Amino acid sequence: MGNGGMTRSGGTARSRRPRLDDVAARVGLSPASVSLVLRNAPGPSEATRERVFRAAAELGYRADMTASLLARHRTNLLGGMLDVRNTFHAELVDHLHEAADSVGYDLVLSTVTRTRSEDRAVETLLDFRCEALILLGPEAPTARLAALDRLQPVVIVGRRIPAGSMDVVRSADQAGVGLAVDHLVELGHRDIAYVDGGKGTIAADRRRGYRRAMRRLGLGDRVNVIEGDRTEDSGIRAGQMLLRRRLPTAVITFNDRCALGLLDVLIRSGVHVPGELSLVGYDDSPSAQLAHISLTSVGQDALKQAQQAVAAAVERLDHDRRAPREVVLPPRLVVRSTTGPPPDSQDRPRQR
Amino acid sequence: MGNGGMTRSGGTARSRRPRLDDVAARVGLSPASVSLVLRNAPGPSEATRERVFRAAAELGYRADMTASLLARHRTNLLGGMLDVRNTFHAELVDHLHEAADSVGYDLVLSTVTRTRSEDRAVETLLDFRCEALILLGPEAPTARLAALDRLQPVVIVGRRIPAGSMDVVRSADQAGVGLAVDHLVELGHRDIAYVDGGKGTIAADRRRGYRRAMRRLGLGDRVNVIEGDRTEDSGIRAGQMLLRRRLPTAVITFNDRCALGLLDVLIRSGVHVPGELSLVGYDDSPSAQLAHISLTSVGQDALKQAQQAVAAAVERLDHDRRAPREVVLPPRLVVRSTTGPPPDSQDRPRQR
DNA sequence: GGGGGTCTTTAAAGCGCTTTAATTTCAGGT
DNA sequence: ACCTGAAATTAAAGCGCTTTAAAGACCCCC
Repeated sequence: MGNGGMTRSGGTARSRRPRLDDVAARVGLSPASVSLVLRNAPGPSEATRERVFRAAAELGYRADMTASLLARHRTNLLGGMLDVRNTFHAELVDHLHEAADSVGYDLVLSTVTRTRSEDRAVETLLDFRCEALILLGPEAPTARLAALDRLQPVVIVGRRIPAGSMDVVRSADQAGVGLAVDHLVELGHRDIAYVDGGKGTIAADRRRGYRRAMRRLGLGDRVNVIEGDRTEDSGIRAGQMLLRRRLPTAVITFNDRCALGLLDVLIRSGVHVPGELSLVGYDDSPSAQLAHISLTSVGQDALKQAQQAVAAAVERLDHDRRAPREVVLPPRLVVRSTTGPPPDSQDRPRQR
Repeated sequence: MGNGGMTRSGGTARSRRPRLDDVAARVGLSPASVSLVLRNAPGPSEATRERVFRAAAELGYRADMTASLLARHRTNLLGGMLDVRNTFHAELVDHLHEAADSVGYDLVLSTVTRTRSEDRAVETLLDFRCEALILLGPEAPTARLAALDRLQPVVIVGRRIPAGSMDVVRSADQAGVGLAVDHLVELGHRDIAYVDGGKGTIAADRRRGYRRAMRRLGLGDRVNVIEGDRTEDSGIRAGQMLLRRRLPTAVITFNDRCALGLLDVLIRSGVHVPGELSLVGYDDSPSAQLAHISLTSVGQDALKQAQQAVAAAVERLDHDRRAPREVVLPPRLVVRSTTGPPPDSQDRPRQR
């Protein structure tokens, strides 16, 4: 403890980081051998391995990654672009790390923020010589993404991309909203509104899912899309609007955040959920799962998405797959306490 | 567009990444000159600069960061450790990027997750040869952090660290809760409970802030600390508990998440806020700011914390500062709609 | 027309590691 | 003893960039 002795001018004396040579010198071997041992490459004898590992541990040696990366042809690095404020991305990242780990890749992260564009985030990843990029919900135009894919493998997560131009992993959003509609109709609802998620591919998909499902179930004339975006505020606005006019018996929202905003308005106005109105969110986010909120929601399987994304990248890198592939995962409806039969009214289920 | 011509066995032909030499060859200069130009180093003439920049742009050249980092002594890289699921960290990261940018540093991120320990996250950062580490809310024991600091400058953000062992940027949590208590007492409350945040330095600070403020205001005998943690669930549990027993006139919670859980329980139980009970959160998170929630909360200035953290790192790296420094930022109380005078009762303010 | 200066440009030596071909070592067979 | 081949080790050539000392170009002036 403490830094005994003299310190050089400026800055506390920090011990020079040990290098490969230092380890080699300590065990009396060549740097080459040490390198082989530390990377578990075949060659060195068991006895040698032992000695090297001990010496490395004693010195606290860690390979200088920049040097390794430079010397190695491969970097074994995957680059992940995300929005650090998106909770679903957070979940994905968690699983991405695991998935990458398990196939011997490292994952380096780069986030989009208010002031940091997707381009900038991607540049950073390229700078680190990532071998493949996993982009979570990118908003760049397809052409731009395609151009990037020409440089190196790109996996798009969570967003639909026009047919076969690159690897995509996403959940079937359209079908997901369909599940929600089905569920509500089964409960007897007919007057089902949808709070929209604004522009964007994902929002478009979910909106279409709602419209199609309604039509499929013969409720085409009841379609009711309420303007909104991806925030709680839009749920709040939608709620206030609905209260001013006339409540439907059920509402599906673009995502959980929106649903939570809406739910808040309803509860404060004394509307009983699900007694007077049923509500379905989308994302099955942690807040939806809270015991007291217990929001019925459509869940995307973050774990599987992450695994598939990493698998896609690895296939391109290590298994010569060339044809782009789209993985569409089935969403699942998680029924909790915000959905139930509609209140008695002319909207009760018709006897068939 | 499209990849005309033959492709090599396995994998679409991707053009080799251009190197410094390629740019040099194109302009008929030495790699050395090109390097100087691209880094805005003094030397090359204006005419040369122009030519080099054009050539580089035409080739789409980007320096290979691993090679640069290796060759350069400095990396100009700051490492940031965060928890990608923490929304406050997200905010900080946003500002950290900006702050780092403005002083010519890059920021590389490494996150803690369920399965990825702090140690692992830090290792990644060290691997990239970050010159200084900015750790957001680390939970490692002080000794470990100190050991790390001996290797290279470490800035701790948001957590108190025993006197003068390394750089710390945090907000005055104790004072922050004090502000909340003051505010409530000024409104006339005397029966003020506090929902705790569990173990951890931050939680301890806030708890102590509550206790001290209560004592300072002569309310030592009213101190009421309710067990809890940092989640919405703990707020929910606290709420249910309070409802079963007896409501205080005001509650302060460890953080906004906890407050939100509590608020939800109250509203559902028909308790009017702030009519029957005032509520103060901590963090001034985006959800607290939602129009409809409008939670009174104690805010930490993410921007300033980020700026100070980067400044601290840069001072150590570039300005030879050696003495560790603690920056304690004053929190501010943001009064919104969840606080008001207490309901009429024996708890109304005493006339002094 | 040669001596000094100022600008520009470049050769060459790394940065710390990986990798491959070549060398050394050693056991076993004759 | 000598040869052979397998196993273990190492020398040396990079990876793509930075950096510094030294060379080259150029101008001005006596």
